Amino acid sequence: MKKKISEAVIKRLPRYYRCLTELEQEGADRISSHALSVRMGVTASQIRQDLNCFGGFGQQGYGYKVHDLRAALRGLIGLDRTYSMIILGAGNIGQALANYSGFDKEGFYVKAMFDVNVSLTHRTSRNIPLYHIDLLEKYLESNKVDIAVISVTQSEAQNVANRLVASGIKYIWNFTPSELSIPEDIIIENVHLSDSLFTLSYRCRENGV
Amino acid sequence: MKKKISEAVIKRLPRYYRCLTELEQEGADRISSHALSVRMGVTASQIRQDLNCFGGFGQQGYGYKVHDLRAALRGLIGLDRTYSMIILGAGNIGQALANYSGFDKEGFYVKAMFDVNVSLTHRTSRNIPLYHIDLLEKYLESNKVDIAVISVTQSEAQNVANRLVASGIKYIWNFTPSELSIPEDIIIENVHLSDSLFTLSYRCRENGV
DNA sequence: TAGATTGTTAATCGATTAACAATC
DNA sequence: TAGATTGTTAATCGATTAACAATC
Repeated sequence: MKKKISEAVIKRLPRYYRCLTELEQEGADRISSHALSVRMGVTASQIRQDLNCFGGFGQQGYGYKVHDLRAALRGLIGLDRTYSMIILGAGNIGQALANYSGFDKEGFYVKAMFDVNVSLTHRTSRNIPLYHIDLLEKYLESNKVDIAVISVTQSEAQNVANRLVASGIKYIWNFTPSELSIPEDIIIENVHLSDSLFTLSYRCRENGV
Repeated sequence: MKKKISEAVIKRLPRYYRCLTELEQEGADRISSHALSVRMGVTASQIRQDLNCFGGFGQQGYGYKVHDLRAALRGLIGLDRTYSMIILGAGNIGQALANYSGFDKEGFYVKAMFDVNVSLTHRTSRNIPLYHIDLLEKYLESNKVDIAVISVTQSEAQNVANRLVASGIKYIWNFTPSELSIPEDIIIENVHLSDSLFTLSYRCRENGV
């Protein structure tokens, strides 16, 4: 009976993974929690606590094997498989995400895009088909989709979310400013860009700039 | 001598602001911390604690005036003025941010974009000029820029950041996966999209999907 | 073996929640 | 006035940090 992993720890895992990837590229064989803590600007204690939520990946007196720890993190984060995604809304953000090749490398594949306006087709590069949003339910009947990305306009967002949930989508990556209401068992990850930008303006005001 | 506002509180301000904006649009005059807590899924205690970091905006026995509280939050977040921004890197994300009109509405204006490849010009809509990145320093000499957005490729990111800092930029919105090293007095806000996506894959694995 | 570093328990710190007197 | 709800202090909870025995 393992205890629940806190949200704070989960949010840090990708960063550890990122750092370990860099270290491996640099050819490092081993790293101690202390050395990692200096590099990342966190405490060694926290790193050891975090990792030990999932198991003892290190060796006393030696530290952590970079390759092995990275591989373990990869598994923990769920990157040892592929994911199929669809993008709802082929506007600025939707197009940018579709054209970005970085997610492919980690196994996240954009299989299709949907929009109310299909005449945008010529902009969809990388052979990702763009369908009219009316075809969404039909598409989901015959295609397994792990993650749905919502990048429609704010006013359409809740409606699109409802349709996705009704069709059985369990994981949503939301780029609209809306606070979407969804059932408890659906996992949603919000990217509220304006919230992020506003923390910068807060700092400007704070510093009297 | 006011005590320091915690990071957690600051991160919640934009969300309060968003909610109050909705309430005002719905024509609400007043709201109690309890009603707001139900709507936002947080505790009334937390809302009152958070707001009271900045002042007593409510009235006992009555609650908060929606319009006044929203206006106060607007000021606190620093939205009662405008900001000039430049975007470094006219790739997918850079273009999407430049074309997105939502930030304008809150007073964040994209004044220029820079890239190593200027032949992308035809895609810059909304009359935002695209300059070669070699012209960055010259541009900054004669134009006041509040916030610089970094959306170049990962390998260029640190170099671009160094140049921005050298030219006096104090506020950076970073969209690259890099952990940029910058001086202490520079404020950086990171949007690590892959970290966000990875929390979804973590949940998939956790739930055995 | 001696030195280093983990895994883990205990101590500290900070953030959230509860409670309630003040007051509209 | 009575009821409602704030502002604020106190209590609780959880997360971070420190410490150290275990052990490579």
